[in-house]
Amino acid sequence: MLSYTEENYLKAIYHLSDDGTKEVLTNAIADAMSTKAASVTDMIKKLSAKKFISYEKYYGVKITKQGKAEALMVIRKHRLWETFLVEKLNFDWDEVHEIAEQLEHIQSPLLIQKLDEFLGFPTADPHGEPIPDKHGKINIKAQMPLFDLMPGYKGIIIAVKDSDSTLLKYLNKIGAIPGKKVKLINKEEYDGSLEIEIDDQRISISKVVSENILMAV
Amino acid sequence: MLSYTEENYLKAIYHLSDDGTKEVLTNAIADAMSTKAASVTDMIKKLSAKKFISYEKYYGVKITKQGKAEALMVIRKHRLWETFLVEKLNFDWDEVHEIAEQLEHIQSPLLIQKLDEFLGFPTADPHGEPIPDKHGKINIKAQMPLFDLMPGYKGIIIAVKDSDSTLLKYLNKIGAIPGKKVKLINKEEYDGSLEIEIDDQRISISKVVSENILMAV
DNA sequence: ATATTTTTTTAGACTCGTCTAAACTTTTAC
DNA sequence: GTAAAAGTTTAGACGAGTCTAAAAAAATAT
Repeated sequence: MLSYTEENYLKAIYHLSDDGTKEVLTNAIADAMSTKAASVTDMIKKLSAKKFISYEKYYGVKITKQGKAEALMVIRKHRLWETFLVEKLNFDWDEVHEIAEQLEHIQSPLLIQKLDEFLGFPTADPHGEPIPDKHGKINIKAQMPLFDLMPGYKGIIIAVKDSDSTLLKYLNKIGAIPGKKVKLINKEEYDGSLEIEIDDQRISISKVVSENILMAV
Repeated sequence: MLSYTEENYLKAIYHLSDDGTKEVLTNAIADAMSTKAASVTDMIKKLSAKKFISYEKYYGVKITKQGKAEALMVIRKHRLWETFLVEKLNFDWDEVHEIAEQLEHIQSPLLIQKLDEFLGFPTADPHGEPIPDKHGKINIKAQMPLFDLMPGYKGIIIAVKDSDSTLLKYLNKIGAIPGKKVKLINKEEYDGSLEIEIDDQRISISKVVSENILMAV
């Protein structure tokens, strides 16, 4: 049984490690957790003793299979609760994160099973992030053109289809680079152009451009 | 802002004090919280310094207006979540308490407001306990004849209308005494007799008897 | 290739909530 | 009305998670 804090560390390490493939450095964890490196070192020792991560002094940590499974369950709960808040309680997309941060720590496998069922077994949360299934299976590579997103939904840019440098330069100028979050505000019926939000700024892009931006969903 | 533990103490003190009317002794709190008297004394000092209770050494504690308001908010959250679990997630009556004990500590006034709305502003939880409204107003004296309960619902016996000793003797024999929890299993259409559950035993009572048992709802 | 900077770890301390053991106060019994 | 019992508080300690300051290791620069 993990504590609230241990779960948060594990989740942060999972996110920072690209699905557990890369090692994560102490300071990166400290930044993510808004804490100090010394505190991270202490927790690393604890999680390492419990076999949720493997740790070599001065060279960062790697999440174990067991640790990954725990992290994915927390992420599953977080995303199911976010879906509940938006779909059932009519929260706005941007209001749910803090509440889900609390709800994700509720301990009851039956509750999550019933919540999943109540929501109709969703595969993605309102942010477009995939929801791990009950076995911890997650569809990491899911992607779709920005053009196919529904108005009001958000995603993360993971790639650009056409590598024409004029397109890439343009995308760079408007800030539409991989890793960036984009929210689709509106789709213009006439020419298929999109109004999107990046870095809190609203801009308009053409249909052709939006078909070349691949989003994580 | 109260900690998880402080909220639990305050809730226990509220319940033990009969809506804040009586003082509560240290050992009673220790029993309710499954902890030791010494730990209770420590927490009492903390809550007293924060003005949630008033405290005189060796003579127990009394909850203040402020403490009562906090306790009622926790109770409100607990009962709304229990209602959600039973009504929306199809939990059984007896499975929800532990989960609601966790959910009641989620901090977000907006969440509770939206949950209340989603549930249709219920006034009682599935156990029949009244749900305090958003201002902390609670209908403590609400009562109804056992006969008017809905099948599947539970309540606490608070009084008996007719004081005919033969009725009281009968009620005593079957265990239907004030303070006892009763669950209505089924209502017989033909003669209005009820099948009820008391102390895990199912018994049948007549319509006349059930109209004389007043339940807290 | 050594000196400086950056990163990480250790050491010691603090808060929160808990405990045991001992001291103290109140109640009960005779 | 005093002695024993019961209940309560104090004192000191511990584990979890955090911190600051200092030491140690690794990376970087010249």
